[in-house]
This record gives sequence, C-alpha cells and structure tokens, in this order.
Amino acid sequence: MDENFNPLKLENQLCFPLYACSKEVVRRYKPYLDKLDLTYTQYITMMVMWEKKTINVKELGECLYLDSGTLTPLLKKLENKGYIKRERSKDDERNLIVTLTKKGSDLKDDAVDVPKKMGQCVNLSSDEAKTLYILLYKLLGNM
Amino acid sequence: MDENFNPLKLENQLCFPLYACSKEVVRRYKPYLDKLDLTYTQYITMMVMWEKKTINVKELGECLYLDSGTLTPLLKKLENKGYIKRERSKDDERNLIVTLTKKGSDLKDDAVDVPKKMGQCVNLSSDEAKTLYILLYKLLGNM
DNA sequence: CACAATATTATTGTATACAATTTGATTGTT
DNA sequence: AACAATCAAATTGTATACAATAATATTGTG
Repeated sequence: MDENFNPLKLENQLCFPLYACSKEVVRRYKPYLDKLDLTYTQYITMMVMWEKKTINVKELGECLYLDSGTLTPLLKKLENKGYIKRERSKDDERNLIVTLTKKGSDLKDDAVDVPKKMGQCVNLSSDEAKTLYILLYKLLGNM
Repeated sequence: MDENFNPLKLENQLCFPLYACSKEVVRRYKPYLDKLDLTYTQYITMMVMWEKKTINVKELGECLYLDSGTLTPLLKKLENKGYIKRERSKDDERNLIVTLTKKGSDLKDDAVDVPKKMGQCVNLSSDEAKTLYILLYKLLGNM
C-alpha cells in the first residue's frame, strides 16, 4: 500500500460514490416521477405491487429493504392516492395485506417509459451497466 | 431484447441495487460511528474537514453533493459537538466559513480504524472493489 | 387453559435530503 | 449613487430512513 495512502480521505472511500450516485440517480428520476405524482420510494413500491398484485408489509419490506417505520406512512399515502388497498388479513390479523387497485394497475401504463428515459441519461455501456449491476448485487448479498 | 423482458420489474433496474446498497452500507457504518457520536453524513463531512481544515458551505456542498438545506442544520450539530467552528467571512459576509477545531482534528485519531473495519465486511475482491469504484465515479460524472 | 415467547405492524423520535422560498450581501449597470 | 441582478446561506415544507418502543395477535409449552 502506498505510504501516503490516506484511508480517511473522501476520495479513497467506496461508500461515498455509492451514496452520492444513489442520491443523484434518485434526483434524476424526479421530473419523470413528478408527472406520475410518485416519489422514488413510492415508485419502487409500485413496481413490487405491479409484479405481485398482493403482498403483506413484511414481505414488501424484505423486497425493498425497508421497515414498517418507513412503509406504514408511505403505504397510507399510496392508499390515499387510490393505487393500493390496505386491509388486515382475516387469517392472521397481525398481517396487513396490501393489494393493487385498478387505478394502481392502470398507472403502470403511464410508468412504462420511465426506465428507458432513465437509461438514456445513465450513459454507461451495456457491459458496464451489467458489471455494475452484478457487483452491486454481490455487495448487497454479502452485507 | 427478450420478448418477455419487463422494464418495470424491480430486479431489472440498475437504480434499485444502487439505492439498496447505499442504504445497507450506511447502516453497516452505524455501530462504528456510534462510538464516535457521528452519523454517516456527519462522518463524511468530517472527512472533508480533516482534509481541508477550512472551507465554506458552498464548496462543502459541492464536495458532498449536499445543499444548504441539509448542511446548515448538520453543521450546527457538529459545531455543538465542538468539532467545527462556523463564522461568516469578513471579506464577503454571504459566505459562511467552516473551520476544523482542535477537538475535531483529534477525532480523526479515533476514526482512523473505521475504513479498515468497513472494508472487512464489504467482502469484494480488491479488483471488484476497484471496478465498482470506477464505474460509480463514471456514473456520477455523467449525471 | 394460562401465559410466556414470538411475530407483525404502528408509533415515536432523530436525522437526513431536497425543492422552493426568503433573507441579506455583493456586483454590475446606468 | 440607485437599484436590478446575482449569489450564499438559512428557512420552510414534505418525504423518507431507521432505531427503539408500543400495541396487538398468534403460537408454543407446561
């Protein structure tokens, strides 16, 4: 290791570009998501709903790496917008079941162009994007 | 492209592992930073301060990709802990100059092991970490 | 069955983030 | 000098995040 290597210099951290990139990417989504009246977190939540149709809060939290402290208020907002329904499971009243509504399902048609538009401003080659994707999931997997 | 490729599936996004990874890494820092009574954002702010000793809020924001809405309250907290001093520039009173204090400088000795400890739980090979680093900065650069 | 242990969601408290606006200082132009 | 334009930081408002705790329901065990 270089004698002069400073482990506490910002530019020598891996965490920092990760943190900064994540924020910048989310910020780039904003103009597109504003049109759908969704925040980024609401958007990824809707992605799970479009795929699963029905899911409980615990499983949703596992998909999104979020806990009930974040999800409870967020799901109430999505319910107010009419995109989902929240109701207790009759089998086990501890579980809150989230269900996609017709309006929520319809929203998918408006969202379908968002990933392509975002892809255009990312500006990585397809190989680079793939490598990045794999490394991020690897990192995520062993944390 | 695969006929069945679903652009709105969470696992087909590059943004999501970025977002999730960033959060998980920050969460991993918590036990180490708790001992220093720093949050992650305060920690990276201190990294800039250890390097620069003196900087104004605008430049600090450029280093950290943060604006005054985030930095103003954060810097007040760091000042309350005694790690920095905040004072208006005499040359141009619009500028607020942040200066590292003795106590803030001493904190660096306690923080010096944090990057190594974090590196151990990242579990990527040195090549992988380097590739990830380069790709993240490339992405950050063209956003 | 009683009741401790566990599980799930909600709530509370603290700390970001960031867009939009405001406040106050400085600069540029007439 | 007057004053519009610009700049830097602070403030306001909204939405996360997440640890810690509380509230409620269910399960496991004697």
